[in-house]
Amino acid sequence: MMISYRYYNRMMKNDSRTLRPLLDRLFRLSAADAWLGDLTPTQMAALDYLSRANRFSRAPSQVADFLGATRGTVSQTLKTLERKGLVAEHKSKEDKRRIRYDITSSGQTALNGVSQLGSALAELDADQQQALITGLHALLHQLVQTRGSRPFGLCRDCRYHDPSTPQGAFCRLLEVRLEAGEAAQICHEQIAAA
Amino acid sequence: MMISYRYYNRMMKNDSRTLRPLLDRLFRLSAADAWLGDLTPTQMAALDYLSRANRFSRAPSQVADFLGATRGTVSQTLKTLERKGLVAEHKSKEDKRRIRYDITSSGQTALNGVSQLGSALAELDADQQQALITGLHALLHQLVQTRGSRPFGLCRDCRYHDPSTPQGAFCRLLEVRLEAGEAAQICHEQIAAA
DNA sequence: ATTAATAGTAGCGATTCGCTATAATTGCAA
DNA sequence: TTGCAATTATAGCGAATCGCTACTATTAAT
Repeated sequence: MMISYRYYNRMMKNDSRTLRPLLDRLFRLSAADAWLGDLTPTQMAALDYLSRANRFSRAPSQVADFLGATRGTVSQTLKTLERKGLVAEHKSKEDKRRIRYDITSSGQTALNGVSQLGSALAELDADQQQALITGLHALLHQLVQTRGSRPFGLCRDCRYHDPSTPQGAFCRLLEVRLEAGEAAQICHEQIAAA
Repeated sequence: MMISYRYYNRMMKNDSRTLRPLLDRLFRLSAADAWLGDLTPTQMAALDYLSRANRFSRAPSQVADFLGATRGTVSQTLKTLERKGLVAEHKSKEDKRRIRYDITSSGQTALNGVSQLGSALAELDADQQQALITGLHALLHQLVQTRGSRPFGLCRDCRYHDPSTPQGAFCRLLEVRLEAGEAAQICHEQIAAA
Protein backbone atom coordinates (compact mmCIF):
# COMPACT_ATOMS: atom_id res chain seq x y z
CA MET A 1 0.00 0.00 0.00
CA MET A 2 1.23 3.44 -0.96
CA ILE A 3 1.45 6.05 1.77
CA SER A 4 2.12 9.62 0.72
CA TYR A 5 4.79 11.68 2.42
CA ARG A 6 2.21 14.25 3.39
CA TYR A 7 0.10 11.63 5.15
CA TYR A 8 3.15 10.14 6.82
CA ASN A 9 4.08 13.54 8.20
CA ARG A 10 0.60 14.11 9.54
CA MET A 11 0.75 10.77 11.31
CA MET A 12 4.09 11.58 12.90
CA LYS A 13 3.00 14.98 14.08
CA ASN A 14 -0.17 13.47 15.40
CA ASP A 15 1.71 10.93 17.45
CA SER A 16 4.03 13.55 18.78
CA ARG A 17 1.16 15.79 19.70
CA THR A 18 -0.78 12.93 21.26
CA LEU A 19 1.68 11.22 23.53
CA ARG A 20 3.43 14.24 25.03
CA PRO A 21 0.33 16.00 26.36
CA LEU A 22 -1.10 12.70 27.52
CA LEU A 23 2.00 11.78 29.51
CA ASP A 24 2.29 15.35 30.68
CA ARG A 25 -1.20 15.51 32.10
CA LEU A 26 -0.86 12.12 33.77
CA PHE A 27 2.29 13.35 35.44
CA ARG A 28 0.84 16.68 36.50
CA LEU A 29 -2.35 15.26 37.91
CA SER A 30 -0.49 12.61 39.84
CA ALA A 31 2.09 15.17 40.98
CA ALA A 32 -0.63 17.49 42.22
CA ASP A 33 -1.63 14.84 44.74
CA ALA A 34 1.87 13.75 45.60
CA TRP A 35 2.72 16.75 47.81
CA LEU A 36 1.55 14.81 50.85
CA GLY A 37 4.72 13.99 52.75
CA ASP A 38 6.04 17.56 52.60
CA LEU A 39 8.23 16.50 49.72
CA THR A 40 8.16 18.04 46.27
CA PRO A 41 7.81 15.72 43.27
CA THR A 42 11.48 16.25 42.45
CA GLN A 43 12.60 15.45 45.97
CA MET A 44 10.39 12.36 45.91
CA ALA A 45 11.90 11.24 42.60
CA ALA A 46 15.45 11.67 43.89
CA LEU A 47 14.62 9.85 47.11
CA ASP A 48 13.02 7.00 45.22
CA TYR A 49 16.09 6.68 43.03
CA LEU A 50 18.40 6.62 46.03
CA SER A 51 16.30 3.83 47.53
CA ARG A 52 16.82 1.66 44.47
CA ALA A 53 20.37 2.50 43.38
CA ASN A 54 23.43 0.57 44.49
CA ARG A 55 26.32 2.11 46.43
CA PHE A 56 28.26 2.94 43.25
CA SER A 57 25.40 4.99 41.85
CA ARG A 58 24.30 7.39 44.58
CA ALA A 59 26.42 10.45 43.80
CA PRO A 60 24.87 13.78 42.75
CA SER A 61 26.14 13.42 39.18
CA GLN A 62 24.47 10.07 38.83
CA VAL A 63 21.18 11.23 40.28
CA ALA A 64 21.31 14.16 37.85
CA ASP A 65 21.99 11.77 35.00
CA PHE A 66 19.05 9.61 35.98
CA LEU A 67 16.59 12.47 36.35
CA GLY A 68 17.76 14.39 33.30
CA ALA A 69 18.63 17.41 35.46
CA THR A 70 21.84 19.34 35.97
CA ARG A 71 24.33 18.61 38.73
CA GLY A 72 23.69 22.01 40.27
CA THR A 73 19.98 21.44 40.65
CA VAL A 74 20.42 17.98 42.07
CA SER A 75 23.09 19.18 44.47
CA GLN A 76 20.57 21.54 46.05
CA THR A 77 17.82 18.94 46.10
CA LEU A 78 20.03 16.44 47.92
CA LYS A 79 21.14 19.05 50.44
CA THR A 80 17.48 19.70 51.19
CA LEU A 81 16.77 15.99 51.64
CA GLU A 82 19.76 15.83 53.96
CA ARG A 83 18.45 18.75 56.05
CA LYS A 84 15.18 16.88 56.38
CA GLY A 85 17.02 13.79 57.62
CA LEU A 86 15.86 11.54 54.79
CA VAL A 87 19.33 10.88 53.40
CA ALA A 88 22.81 10.86 54.92
CA GLU A 89 26.03 12.18 53.39
CA HIS A 90 28.89 9.73 52.99
CA LYS A 91 32.20 11.17 51.78
CA SER A 92 34.45 8.79 49.89
CA LYS A 93 37.95 8.16 51.24
CA GLU A 94 39.42 6.88 47.98
CA ASP A 95 38.38 9.88 45.91
CA LYS A 96 37.84 12.93 48.05
CA ARG A 97 35.70 14.63 45.40
CA ARG A 98 33.02 11.98 45.67
CA ILE A 99 29.99 12.12 47.94
CA ARG A 100 27.39 9.40 48.26
CA TYR A 101 23.90 9.91 49.65
CA ASP A 102 22.40 6.93 51.51
CA ILE A 103 18.71 6.80 52.30
CA THR A 104 17.87 6.69 56.02
CA SER A 105 15.13 4.65 57.68
CA SER A 106 13.20 7.88 57.95
CA GLY A 107 13.60 8.29 54.20
CA GLN A 108 12.35 4.78 53.57
CA THR A 109 9.23 5.59 55.58
CA ALA A 110 8.61 8.72 53.55
CA LEU A 111 8.39 6.61 50.40
CA ASN A 112 5.59 4.43 51.70
CA GLY A 113 2.72 6.71 50.69
CA VAL A 114 0.08 5.29 48.36
CA SER A 115 0.01 7.11 45.07
CA GLN A 116 -3.26 7.81 43.28
CA LEU A 117 -1.53 6.56 40.18
CA GLY A 118 -1.03 3.15 41.72
CA SER A 119 -4.68 2.98 42.70
CA ALA A 120 -5.74 3.97 39.21
CA LEU A 121 -3.50 1.30 37.70
CA ALA A 122 -5.02 -1.32 39.96
CA GLU A 123 -8.44 -0.60 38.46
CA LEU A 124 -7.31 -1.73 35.01
CA ASP A 125 -7.48 -5.27 33.67
CA ALA A 126 -4.46 -7.37 34.57
CA ASP A 127 -3.35 -7.77 30.95
CA GLN A 128 -3.90 -4.11 30.23
CA GLN A 129 -1.71 -3.26 33.24
CA GLN A 130 0.97 -5.54 31.89
CA ALA A 131 0.75 -4.11 28.38
CA LEU A 132 0.98 -0.58 29.76
CA ILE A 133 4.03 -1.24 31.92
CA THR A 134 5.74 -3.14 29.11
CA GLY A 135 4.96 -0.40 26.62
CA LEU A 136 6.26 2.32 28.91
CA HIS A 137 9.47 0.37 29.44
CA ALA A 138 9.91 -0.02 25.69
CA LEU A 139 9.26 3.67 25.18
CA LEU A 140 11.75 4.62 27.87
CA HIS A 141 14.30 2.29 26.31
CA GLN A 142 13.89 4.04 22.97
CA LEU A 143 14.07 7.47 24.54
CA VAL A 144 17.27 6.53 26.36
CA GLN A 145 18.61 5.25 23.07
CA THR A 146 17.97 8.46 21.14
CA ARG A 147 19.18 10.69 23.96
CA GLY A 148 22.33 8.65 24.37
CA SER A 149 21.79 8.53 28.12
CA ARG A 150 22.48 5.56 30.30
CA PRO A 151 19.77 2.92 30.81
CA PHE A 152 20.16 2.62 34.60
CA GLY A 153 19.21 -1.04 34.49
CA LEU A 154 19.52 -3.59 37.25
CA CYS A 155 22.94 -4.92 38.20
CA ARG A 156 21.92 -8.53 37.57
CA ASP A 157 20.98 -7.76 33.95
CA CYS A 158 24.46 -6.40 33.20
CA ARG A 159 27.04 -7.97 30.94
CA TYR A 160 29.63 -7.57 33.68
CA HIS A 161 27.55 -9.28 36.32
CA ASP A 162 28.77 -12.70 37.38
CA PRO A 163 26.23 -14.30 39.72
CA SER A 164 28.36 -17.24 40.82
CA THR A 165 32.00 -16.96 41.77
CA PRO A 166 33.54 -18.83 44.73
CA GLN A 167 33.12 -15.62 46.74
CA GLY A 168 29.50 -15.04 45.57
CA ALA A 169 28.15 -12.48 43.10
CA PHE A 170 30.77 -10.33 41.44
CA CYS A 171 31.05 -7.24 39.20
CA ARG A 172 33.73 -7.74 36.55
CA LEU A 173 33.69 -4.05 35.61
CA LEU A 174 34.37 -2.50 39.01
CA GLU A 175 36.03 -5.72 40.18
CA VAL A 176 34.24 -5.89 43.49
CA ARG A 177 32.30 -8.55 45.33
CA LEU A 178 28.58 -7.80 45.57
CA GLU A 179 26.72 -7.82 48.85
CA ALA A 180 23.40 -9.63 49.22
CA GLY A 181 20.59 -7.83 47.42
CA GLU A 182 22.86 -5.55 45.42
CA ALA A 183 22.28 -7.52 42.22
CA ALA A 184 18.67 -6.32 42.29
CA GLN A 185 19.62 -2.66 42.53
CA ILE A 186 19.96 0.00 39.86
CA CYS A 187 23.50 0.61 38.60
CA HIS A 188 24.79 3.69 36.82
CA GLU A 189 27.35 1.62 34.94
CA GLN A 190 24.95 -1.08 33.81
CA ILE A 191 25.15 -2.26 30.21
CA ALA A 192 22.61 -4.85 29.16
CA ALA A 193 23.88 -8.40 28.67
CA ALA A 194 24.08 -9.64 25.10
CA MET B 1 -6.74 -19.65 45.08
CA MET B 2 -6.13 -18.03 48.43
CA ILE B 3 -4.22 -14.74 48.44
CA SER B 4 -3.06 -13.43 51.77
CA TYR B 5 -3.64 -9.81 52.75
CA ARG B 6 0.08 -9.39 53.22
CA TYR B 7 0.80 -10.56 49.69
CA TYR B 8 -1.99 -8.38 48.30
CA ASN B 9 -0.46 -5.36 50.00
CA ARG B 10 2.97 -6.10 48.59
CA MET B 11 1.51 -6.32 45.11
CA MET B 12 -0.21 -2.97 45.47
CA LYS B 13 2.86 -1.30 46.83
CA ASN B 14 4.89 -2.82 44.07
CA ASP B 15 2.62 -1.45 41.38
CA SER B 16 2.60 1.93 42.99
CA ARG B 17 6.37 1.92 43.23
CA THR B 18 6.76 0.73 39.64
CA LEU B 19 4.52 3.00 37.63
CA ARG B 20 5.16 6.33 39.34
CA PRO B 21 8.96 6.37 38.93
CA LEU B 22 8.63 5.03 35.40
CA LEU B 23 6.21 7.72 34.31
CA ASP B 24 8.20 10.27 36.25
CA ARG B 25 11.46 9.50 34.51
CA LEU B 26 9.85 9.44 31.09
CA PHE B 27 8.43 12.86 31.78
CA ARG B 28 11.65 14.30 33.13
CA LEU B 29 13.84 13.00 30.33
CA SER B 30 11.45 14.27 27.70
CA ALA B 31 11.06 17.57 29.55
CA ALA B 32 14.83 18.00 29.71
CA ASP B 33 14.90 18.11 25.91
CA ALA B 34 11.75 20.19 25.52
CA TRP B 35 13.35 23.52 26.49
CA LEU B 36 14.07 24.28 22.85
CA GLY B 37 11.56 27.00 21.94
CA ASP B 38 12.43 29.12 24.99
CA LEU B 39 9.31 27.76 26.64
CA THR B 40 9.25 25.88 29.92
CA PRO B 41 7.47 22.53 30.07
CA THR B 42 4.61 24.14 31.98
CA GLN B 43 4.24 26.95 29.46
CA MET B 44 4.32 24.39 26.67
CA ALA B 45 1.61 22.33 28.35
CA ALA B 46 -0.63 25.38 28.83
CA LEU B 47 -0.07 26.49 25.25
CA ASP B 48 -0.84 23.02 23.92
CA TYR B 49 -4.05 22.94 25.91
CA LEU B 50 -5.11 26.36 24.59
CA SER B 51 -4.51 25.12 21.05
CA ARG B 52 -6.91 22.23 21.54
CA ALA B 53 -9.62 23.70 23.79
CA ASN B 54 -12.78 25.35 22.51
CA ARG B 55 -13.72 28.97 23.19
CA PHE B 56 -15.72 28.04 26.31
CA SER B 57 -12.71 26.37 27.92
CA ARG B 58 -9.81 28.80 27.64
CA ALA B 59 -10.08 30.67 30.94
CA PRO B 60 -7.33 30.51 33.60
CA SER B 61 -9.51 28.45 35.94
CA GLN B 62 -10.09 25.86 33.28
CA VAL B 63 -6.44 25.64 32.33
CA ALA B 64 -5.66 25.22 36.01
CA ASP B 65 -8.26 22.48 36.28
CA PHE B 66 -6.78 20.69 33.28
CA LEU B 67 -3.19 20.86 34.48
CA GLY B 68 -3.94 20.13 38.13
CA ALA B 69 -2.43 23.46 39.18
CA THR B 70 -3.83 26.40 41.13
CA ARG B 71 -5.43 29.44 39.53
CA GLY B 72 -2.66 31.64 40.85
CA THR B 73 0.08 29.65 39.18
CA VAL B 74 -1.74 29.44 35.89
CA SER B 75 -2.57 33.13 35.97
CA GLN B 76 1.13 33.93 36.02
CA THR B 77 1.96 31.36 33.36
CA LEU B 78 -0.63 32.81 30.99
CA LYS B 79 0.60 36.34 31.61
CA THR B 80 4.07 35.18 30.64
CA LEU B 81 2.78 33.55 27.46
CA GLU B 82 0.96 36.80 26.70
CA ARG B 83 4.15 38.83 27.16
CA LYS B 84 5.84 36.49 24.70
CA GLY B 85 3.06 37.10 22.18
CA LEU B 86 1.99 33.46 21.99
CA VAL B 87 -1.54 34.03 23.31
CA ALA B 88 -3.91 37.00 23.29
CA GLU B 89 -6.20 38.19 26.08
CA HIS B 90 -9.91 38.39 25.31
CA LYS B 91 -12.12 39.91 27.99
CA SER B 92 -15.73 38.74 28.06
CA LYS B 93 -18.49 41.32 27.68
CA GLU B 94 -21.26 39.21 29.17
CA ASP B 95 -19.42 38.43 32.39
CA LYS B 96 -16.78 41.00 33.12
CA ARG B 97 -14.93 38.63 35.47
CA ARG B 98 -14.07 36.28 32.65
CA ILE B 99 -10.94 36.32 30.52
CA ARG B 100 -10.21 34.00 27.64
CA TYR B 101 -6.76 33.35 26.21
CA ASP B 102 -6.63 32.61 22.48
CA ILE B 103 -3.52 31.15 20.88
CA THR B 104 -1.89 33.34 18.24
CA SER B 105 -0.34 32.21 14.97
CA SER B 106 3.01 32.75 16.63
CA GLY B 107 1.87 30.42 19.39
CA GLN B 108 0.82 27.79 16.87
CA THR B 109 4.28 27.92 15.35
CA ALA B 110 5.91 27.44 18.75
CA LEU B 111 4.07 24.13 19.13
CA ASN B 112 5.47 22.65 15.96
CA GLY B 113 8.73 21.33 17.44
CA VAL B 114 9.38 17.62 17.16
CA SER B 115 9.52 15.96 20.56
CA GLN B 116 12.02 13.23 21.28
CA LEU B 117 9.13 11.37 22.82
CA GLY B 118 7.31 11.27 19.51
CA SER B 119 10.40 9.97 17.76
CA ALA B 120 10.83 7.29 20.40
CA LEU B 121 7.21 6.26 20.04
CA ALA B 122 7.61 5.95 16.26
CA GLU B 123 10.32 3.35 16.82
CA LEU B 124 7.89 0.97 18.48
CA ASP B 125 5.72 -1.62 16.70
CA ALA B 126 2.44 -0.24 15.43
CA ASP B 127 0.35 -2.41 17.70
CA GLN B 128 2.57 -1.67 20.69
CA GLN B 129 2.10 2.04 20.00
CA GLN B 130 -1.64 1.54 19.93
CA ALA B 131 -1.64 -0.53 23.12
CA LEU B 132 0.44 2.11 24.88
CA ILE B 133 -1.76 5.04 23.88
CA THR B 134 -4.90 3.09 24.74
CA GLY B 135 -3.48 2.03 28.08
CA LEU B 136 -2.44 5.55 28.99
CA HIS B 137 -5.90 6.84 28.11
CA ALA B 138 -7.49 4.18 30.29
CA LEU B 139 -5.12 5.05 33.13
CA LEU B 140 -5.87 8.74 32.80
CA HIS B 141 -9.58 7.98 32.79
CA GLN B 142 -9.23 6.08 36.06
CA LEU B 143 -7.11 8.80 37.61
CA VAL B 144 -9.66 11.44 36.65
CA GLN B 145 -12.32 9.20 38.16
CA THR B 146 -10.63 8.86 41.55
CA ARG B 147 -9.63 12.51 41.70
CA GLY B 148 -13.13 13.64 40.81
CA SER B 149 -11.71 16.01 38.23
CA ARG B 150 -13.24 16.67 34.85
CA PRO B 151 -12.33 14.44 31.89
CA PHE B 152 -11.77 17.27 29.37
CA GLY B 153 -13.01 15.10 26.53
CA LEU B 154 -13.85 16.18 23.01
CA CYS B 155 -17.04 18.13 22.36
CA ARG B 156 -18.33 15.57 19.86
CA ASP B 157 -18.15 12.77 22.44
CA CYS B 158 -20.41 14.67 24.84
CA ARG B 159 -23.94 13.76 25.81
CA TYR B 160 -25.03 17.31 25.08
CA HIS B 161 -23.55 17.36 21.61
CA ASP B 162 -26.08 17.31 18.78
CA PRO B 163 -24.24 16.96 15.45
CA SER B 164 -27.22 17.63 13.20
CA THR B 165 -29.72 20.40 13.77
CA PRO B 166 -31.12 22.56 10.96
CA GLN B 167 -28.51 25.16 11.92
CA GLY B 168 -25.64 22.65 12.10
CA ALA B 169 -23.87 21.22 15.16
CA PHE B 170 -25.27 22.36 18.48
CA CYS B 171 -24.47 22.21 22.22
CA ARG B 172 -27.59 21.51 24.24
CA LEU B 173 -25.86 22.39 27.50
CA LEU B 174 -24.63 25.89 26.68
CA GLU B 175 -27.36 26.26 24.06
CA VAL B 176 -25.11 27.62 21.36
CA ARG B 177 -24.49 26.77 17.75
CA LEU B 178 -21.04 25.27 17.13
CA GLU B 179 -18.65 26.64 14.54
CA ALA B 180 -16.88 24.35 12.11
CA GLY B 181 -14.16 22.30 13.80
CA GLU B 182 -15.32 23.06 17.34
CA ALA B 183 -16.78 19.58 17.74
CA ALA B 184 -13.25 18.20 17.60
CA GLN B 185 -11.97 20.47 20.37
CA ILE B 186 -11.58 19.85 24.09
CA CYS B 187 -14.41 21.10 26.28
CA HIS B 188 -14.26 21.82 30.00
CA GLU B 189 -17.96 20.95 30.37
CA GLN B 190 -17.79 17.67 28.47
CA ILE B 191 -19.58 14.67 29.94
CA ALA B 192 -19.23 11.42 28.03
CA ALA B 193 -22.27 10.24 26.10
CA ALA B 194 -24.07 7.19 27.50
C1' DA C 1 -30.25 45.64 49.66
C1' DT C 2 -27.39 42.58 51.72
C1' DT C 3 -24.94 38.49 51.49
C1' DA C 4 -22.70 34.73 49.32
C1' DA C 5 -20.31 32.67 45.53
C1' DT C 6 -17.22 33.06 41.54
C1' DA C 7 -13.14 34.68 38.62
C1' DG C 8 -8.88 36.56 38.27
C1' DT C 9 -4.82 38.50 40.29
C1' DA C 10 -0.99 40.16 43.58
C1' DG C 11 2.49 38.91 46.73
C1' DC C 12 5.14 35.59 49.90
C1' DG C 13 8.32 31.97 50.57
C1' DA C 14 10.28 27.74 49.07
C1' DT C 15 11.81 25.14 45.29
C1' DT C 16 13.27 23.97 40.56
C1' DC C 17 16.23 24.71 36.82
C1' DG C 18 19.76 26.15 33.26
C1' DC C 19 23.62 28.70 33.39
C1' DT C 20 28.21 30.36 34.66
C1' DA C 21 31.87 30.42 37.81
C1' DT C 22 34.75 28.41 41.51
C1' DA C 23 37.20 25.21 44.56
C1' DA C 24 39.01 20.81 45.47
C1' DT C 25 40.83 16.80 43.86
C1' DT C 26 42.60 13.47 40.65
C1' DG C 27 44.95 11.73 36.49
C1' DC C 28 47.90 12.09 32.78
C1' DA C 29 51.81 13.64 30.29
C1' DA C 30 55.96 16.10 29.43
C1' DT D 1 58.28 15.75 39.46
C1' DT D 2 55.83 19.34 37.75
C1' DG D 3 52.04 21.19 35.32
C1' DC D 4 47.81 21.14 33.01
C1' DA D 5 43.38 19.08 31.79
C1' DA D 6 39.41 16.55 33.38
C1' DT D 7 36.23 15.42 37.02
C1' DT D 8 33.19 16.38 41.04
C1' DA D 9 30.53 19.06 43.88
C1' DT D 10 28.94 23.47 45.04
C1' DA D 11 27.62 28.63 45.08
C1' DG D 12 25.04 32.26 43.12
C1' DC D 13 22.03 34.52 39.41
C1' DG D 14 17.67 35.15 37.21
C1' DA D 15 13.41 33.26 35.67
C1' DA D 16 9.70 30.29 36.48
C1' DT D 17 6.78 27.09 39.17
C1' DC D 18 3.79 26.32 42.90
C1' DG D 19 0.76 26.23 47.16
C1' DC D 20 -0.96 29.51 49.92
C1' DT D 21 -3.39 33.59 51.63
C1' DA D 22 -5.40 37.78 50.78
C1' DC D 23 -7.80 41.03 47.83
C1' DT D 24 -10.70 43.18 44.06
C1' DA D 25 -14.32 43.00 40.84
C1' DT D 26 -18.37 41.06 39.37
C1' DT D 27 -22.42 38.22 39.47
C1' DA D 28 -26.00 35.43 41.74
C1' DA D 29 -28.99 34.38 45.53
C1' DT D 30 -31.89 35.47 49.35
